Amino acid sequence: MLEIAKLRHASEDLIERLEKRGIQARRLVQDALELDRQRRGNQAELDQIQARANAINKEIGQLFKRGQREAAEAKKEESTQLKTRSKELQQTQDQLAQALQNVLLELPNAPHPSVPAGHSGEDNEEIRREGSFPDLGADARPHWELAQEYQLMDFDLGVKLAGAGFPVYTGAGAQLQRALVNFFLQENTRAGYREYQPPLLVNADSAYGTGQLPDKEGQMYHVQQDELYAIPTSEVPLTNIFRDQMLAEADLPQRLTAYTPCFRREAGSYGKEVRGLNRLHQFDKVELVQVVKPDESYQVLDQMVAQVEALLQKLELPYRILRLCGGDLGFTAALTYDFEVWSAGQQRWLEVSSVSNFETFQAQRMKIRYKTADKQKELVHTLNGSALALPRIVAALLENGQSPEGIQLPAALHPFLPFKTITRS
RNA sequence: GGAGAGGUGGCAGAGUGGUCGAAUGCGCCGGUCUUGAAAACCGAUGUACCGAGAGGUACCGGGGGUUCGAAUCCCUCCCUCUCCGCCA
Repeated sequence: MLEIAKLRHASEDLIERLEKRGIQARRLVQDALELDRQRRGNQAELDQIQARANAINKEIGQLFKRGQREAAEAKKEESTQLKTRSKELQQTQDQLAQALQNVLLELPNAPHPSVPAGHSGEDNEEIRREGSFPDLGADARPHWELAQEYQLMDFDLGVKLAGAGFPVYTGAGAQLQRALVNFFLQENTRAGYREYQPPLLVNADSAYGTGQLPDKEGQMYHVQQDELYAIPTSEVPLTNIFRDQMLAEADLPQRLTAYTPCFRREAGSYGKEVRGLNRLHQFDKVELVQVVKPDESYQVLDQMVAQVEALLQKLELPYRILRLCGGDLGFTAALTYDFEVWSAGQQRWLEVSSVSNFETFQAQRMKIRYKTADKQKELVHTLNGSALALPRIVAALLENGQSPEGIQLPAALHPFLPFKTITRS
């Protein structure tokens, strides 16, 4: 959520940045400013009425104390009238505040100046591309065929137990998953991130805090009986750890990493795009979250990009980094880099990580602030990124590593596995 | 799931319906003293909004009610703790 105080001052600049998303930013911002103006006017009137009422009530109290009953009774009339008026004003105030809140909730984060304008993935800017495509010839196979041949996962069994999108990993497939989780966590903790194991179900406040609610309600599994939501990413519990907190400057930066399963309903998805591991209802992910001082956040974003990049290099996967255009940028992000790996069996790029700076957008919703050296209270900046999401990494490892002798795994994973190559048992 | 207790400022903990935004202690901040520190003493110290400022308003878990007036009385919801039951 953007701050109304910032809208008042820097509205032209903000409107320009917001328009990169292709939305009617000018109208929304003007609506917000108009509602804010009304709200403040109404508040001033309400405050005056209440000040008057408070004074009268105090007088009545004094009069009763001195035993001047009639004089006190006489004052009650005006107090009652003031109360009626203040109730009306209060109602108006609530309506105005709610209306303003609704407009503010509709406003996405203002894109960073470097974000290219654009409507779709076509307009994303490729920052760089590293690694070489494996030359597997025409008979390279997709991971779902390899998974079956090597008995690494069972999609039909998942359907039996839960439904489509809930694969069962078996044997070397399960071991590979566990190895990847350990590898990622080891790399991340070595880089200075503290490991967490957060709840996998969160309350509505947490879902609002990171922006899953109210607009993306349908994306989450909702346990209605207990009013809890299954996390779509550990970003939700990890960032909400700091909700309603006043941090000391010395507490920053906060660097967290966590492995969790992630749950997404993905309603309406179907077809080749979701074949195999490409899109699941439940998947594993290791996440990075940072809470930092505002003037450091873009430097930190670069560090996080470098961290994710290092993981992909150690896994020896060809990848590219994209800067998302305004149209592709998530609602809450100011700048996002997507990482995609080349999957040789499917001959396509697969998104495996998304690293974003949210600036104060989440902090404003969650009231995460810190005290500066000169004792000012400032909103922090929050960032997060996947490091990494497992399924598509597994897909790429299987497809790119396939050979007549089995599936060759990168050296970085060898310490975490009892084998270096996946073979037909 | 059953029974009970409780939610007040950074923490602990008072609070008779009016002078309570709230005692007291601790902590934090500033100062005196000291070579330095501790101790002691003095002073300041909640949050948000409006206002150029003086100042004003709201907030004692959330919501509603009674009253001229509610931290205090009533209703309701939420949460935490203790005991019992069940259980990895």
